[in-house]
Amino acid sequence: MGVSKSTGTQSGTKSSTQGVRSETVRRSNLSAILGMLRTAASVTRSELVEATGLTRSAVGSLIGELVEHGLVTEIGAQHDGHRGRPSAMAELDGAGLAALSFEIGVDGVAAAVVNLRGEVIDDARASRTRGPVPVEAKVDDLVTLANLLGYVDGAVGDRRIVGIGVAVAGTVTSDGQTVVMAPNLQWSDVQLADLVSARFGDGVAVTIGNDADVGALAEHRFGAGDGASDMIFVGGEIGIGGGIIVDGQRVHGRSGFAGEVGHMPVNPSGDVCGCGSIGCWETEVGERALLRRAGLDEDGGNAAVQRLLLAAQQGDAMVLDAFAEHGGWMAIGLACLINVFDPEIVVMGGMFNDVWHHVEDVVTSDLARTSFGGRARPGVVVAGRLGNSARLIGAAELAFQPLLDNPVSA
Amino acid sequence: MGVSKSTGTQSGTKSSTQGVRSETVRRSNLSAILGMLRTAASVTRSELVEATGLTRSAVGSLIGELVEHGLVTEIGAQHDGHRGRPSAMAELDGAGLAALSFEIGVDGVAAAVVNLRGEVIDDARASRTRGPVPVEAKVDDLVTLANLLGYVDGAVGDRRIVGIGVAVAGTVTSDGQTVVMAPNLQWSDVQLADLVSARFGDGVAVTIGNDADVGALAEHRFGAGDGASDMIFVGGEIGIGGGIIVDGQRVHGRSGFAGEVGHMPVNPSGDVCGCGSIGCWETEVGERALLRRAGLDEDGGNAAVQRLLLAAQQGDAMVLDAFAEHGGWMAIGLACLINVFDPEIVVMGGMFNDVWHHVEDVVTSDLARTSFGGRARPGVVVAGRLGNSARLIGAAELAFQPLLDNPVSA
DNA sequence: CCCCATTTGTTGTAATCTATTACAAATAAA
DNA sequence: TTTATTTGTAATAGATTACAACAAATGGGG
Repeated sequence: MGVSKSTGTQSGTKSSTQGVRSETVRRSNLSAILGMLRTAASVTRSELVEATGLTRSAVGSLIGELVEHGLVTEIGAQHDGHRGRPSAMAELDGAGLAALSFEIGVDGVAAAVVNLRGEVIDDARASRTRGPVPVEAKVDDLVTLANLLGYVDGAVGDRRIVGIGVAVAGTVTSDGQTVVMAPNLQWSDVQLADLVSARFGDGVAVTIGNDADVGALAEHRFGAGDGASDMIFVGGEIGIGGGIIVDGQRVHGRSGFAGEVGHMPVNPSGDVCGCGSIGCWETEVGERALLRRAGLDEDGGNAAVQRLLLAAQQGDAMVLDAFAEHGGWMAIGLACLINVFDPEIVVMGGMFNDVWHHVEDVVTSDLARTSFGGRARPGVVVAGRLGNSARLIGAAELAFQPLLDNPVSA
Repeated sequence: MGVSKSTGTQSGTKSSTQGVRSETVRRSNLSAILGMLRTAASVTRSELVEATGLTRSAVGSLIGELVEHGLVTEIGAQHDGHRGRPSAMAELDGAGLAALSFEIGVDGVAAAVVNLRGEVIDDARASRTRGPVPVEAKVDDLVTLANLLGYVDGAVGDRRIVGIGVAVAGTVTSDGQTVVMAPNLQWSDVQLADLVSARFGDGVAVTIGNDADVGALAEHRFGAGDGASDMIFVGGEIGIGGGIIVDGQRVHGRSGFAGEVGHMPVNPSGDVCGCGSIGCWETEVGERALLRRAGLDEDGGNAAVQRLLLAAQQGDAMVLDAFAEHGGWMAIGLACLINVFDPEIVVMGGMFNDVWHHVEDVVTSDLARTSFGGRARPGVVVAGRLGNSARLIGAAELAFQPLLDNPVSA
């Protein structure tokens, strides 16, 4: 084949002023292979050779190193009827590893043990009456849940916990250490990573993420977003948040605050929003707006929304009307996002995950009219596949990230 | 120092399934050094060593190769009073190179010869009465302008033309070959790259870009966006377009259509837009809206806008009122973009470049109220620095891109 | 004016990583 | 059973950067 083959395509390296060395090459290739093994159930070596553009020997060496570190196992080849020696299958191992993930919301907290495949091995939830809760109390709750899940000394059962990820309904600095503002919890400038770290020991790294951002991460890697390179996730309950994936990477913004889609101004003659602006999308498509449209108490919370969903399923005309109006406003914000990003897919999570079924028709037909050049063909906006677990799975991904970037660090 | 130093920071390589080889390493490092030399006037070798994290010997070898290919010259060291042997200065050469760039707008066409530093060496413009023009006529205009600039057989004077870039007021596929839709020119699905290529010979690659996208590129690399990693450029005249830079890279979207900020819905009770939707930002902040607010003919074109600017400078109260109202609507769309992206900087180009002076106060004070958490502190939104040349410079960057990614390809 | 510490460029060698080549192993087809 | 094909492995080669030693250039101190 010779050099003329040269793997074509883009360089695979990002333009930057940082130099690259041979260690970087190894790390990058290990990471690429591990990444492929994570999404597919099992991959043959020859598939890896083709996908990476590397040679058989290089792939062999890389897999050997991953096996050595207990991240990958090789299983017998499958004779698939093709000619020639069958290729050995490589599979993600990671049976001895897991991430511990937490979710801090206004209604309570949740915790899960998640494996490298993004599967929830065990989880636990604790509800509290909605409202602001001091940080210390929330962290106490986390510790309680972790104990419930059997977390002892950096491990759960025979799985070593490689890191702790926390999803919070608030803005988080891009270093994943500090909660800058969580309006519904009434937190501001909380060094959450340090507080959690203090309770779980120094051996385990703690990373925080905005709940919509981590939801996006989860749906992108294991859910409805699958292998899309450009994706938008819209989630939330009272407050509406968004997670944006461009070219396979989360968009952070200047300081980690990107994705505040709930505060896109969509209605100049709308209500005053908690943020001080007027007619934010959140005031039109948030939980309170939905309840108001259905003639219920705005503060009814998730329980009221569930009753509404039941009524809709039973064909209650007034409730269906409320959903239709709600869908109209949802479409307006979605048109904005779609026209600006031209995403491959928009995933509706959080409250919208439940509601989607009842608004899909309205939203889709509105978007056909309002998206530029009709780019929002049906199927661009979909409901999330991970439902309530999305945030926990995404938070676990935060914890796994260092391992994924540098699989054989130690 | 030993390995413990290990350059820290991010890997510099993007997560991808593509493998990396030693050629890739060399290319990436050459590209990094060339990139640094492009922005700074001149850089010492020791500065390059520090910035790249590479060793002196590696940097020496890389610069040597760039010098060999005529892209870089080394000039004598500057004794800056520091102790030790003064470091040699490296400077971008590229005296023998240039890009030929074109801009196709509704009002006419423009052409320029641009060097590797993003400096316009020579340019020419041709106006036509506003309106749709067949592609062939526009391409004829381009050839005329190129001749005027002295383009002969892949060169202008003693500069070899490494590529041709074209900015068009329309959506362009992400491969930079086809204009999908240009409403104001009434083009759709035009294989513009091929048409231009046919007139300029096969030796020179032709790349097309959306005018706002290339404007963003130019302001990001050589203008107001400088070294910002997250930037938004808003430009346009009749139609409003946007170019989005995230993490130093243009956001393309699924098929290259991202950045249609002119069609963000901002006013549910607004006018019907040409795109079929209602209350698009464009209907509130486009040229026609401005003229309407000032009580002029909506179709007055750029000439009318210039008269308006003059009247505003002379303190015409009615015109100033019109600008204030216009600024209010500008702020609404900007708040949307800022809340969603949290950019370091927003650059106002095209028509807004001229108008900015008269709306800045209104926009800034509105944004302080409507941007989430007051993140739009003064100075986030600025006027472009490259003015009318931004699109030509950006189009030239499209032409230079292959060279920048792979400096010593041949 | 000379010597020394400091910084930088250069050169030769070592280390790291992937490509190449040759060969063995495993399978289907003839 | 033989042959063609595909895959895995091991040894060697090639490319690139790191490392170490030394030379060159400069300022500071005596």
